[in-house]
Amino acid sequence: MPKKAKQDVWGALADGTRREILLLLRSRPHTAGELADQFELTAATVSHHLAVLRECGLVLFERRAQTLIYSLDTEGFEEASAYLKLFARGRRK
Amino acid sequence: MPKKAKQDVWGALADGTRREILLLLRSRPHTAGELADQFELTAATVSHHLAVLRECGLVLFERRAQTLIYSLDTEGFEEASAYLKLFARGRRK
DNA sequence: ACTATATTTAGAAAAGAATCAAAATACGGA
DNA sequence: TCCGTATTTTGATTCTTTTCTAAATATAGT
Repeated sequence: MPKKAKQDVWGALADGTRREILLLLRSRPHTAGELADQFELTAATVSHHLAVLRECGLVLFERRAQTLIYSLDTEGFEEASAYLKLFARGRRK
Repeated sequence: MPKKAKQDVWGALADGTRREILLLLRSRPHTAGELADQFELTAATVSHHLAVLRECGLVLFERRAQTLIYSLDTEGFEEASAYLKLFARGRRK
């Protein structure tokens, strides 16, 4: 099995819940449970969103005992940022 | 009917064909037909993509005889740009 | 009015994504 | 090893998006 590619960065950013998760991670890392608590969604659903964010390099995670700690992976944003810069008014370079 | 809002800027940018259309428009305005010719899609499908881009303020259009001329509307990019800037490394402001 | 060209709209099929409940996995502690 | 907590995976359901063909609209020229 060639490993399903599925959603890219743009697909990941297309969902509002995922964009909110990223905003939350901007202040500090959060556990999966903390993130799930912020939304009116099941933990399973939030976990799915986190998987999408992981797969396209927008978040990193690390296990600490039973909990998984998620944090931003700023590299993943590069592609989208570079694209949008092409359309910025008064852009330099 | 309250007028279907449907796709927002993020949803619009999630599609690769639409992102390519925007890149094409960056060099100069194009007619719908010119744009359709650049893809292996029917004119109807490209027209639909253009409608999505219009609805969220990413492109403008103007009629010239039988043809519709599409061009970039840079304002529509602001929301997405502002969001992504929050995650830029070494961001200023 | 009729025809040709350019484009959009409508309707439907197919693929993709979001969500949930339930089952499965991972870890640490008694 | 068995239990409890944290989280993910699986499978099903539903909603949304992409795409097509066919029909409709707009415009200009004859």
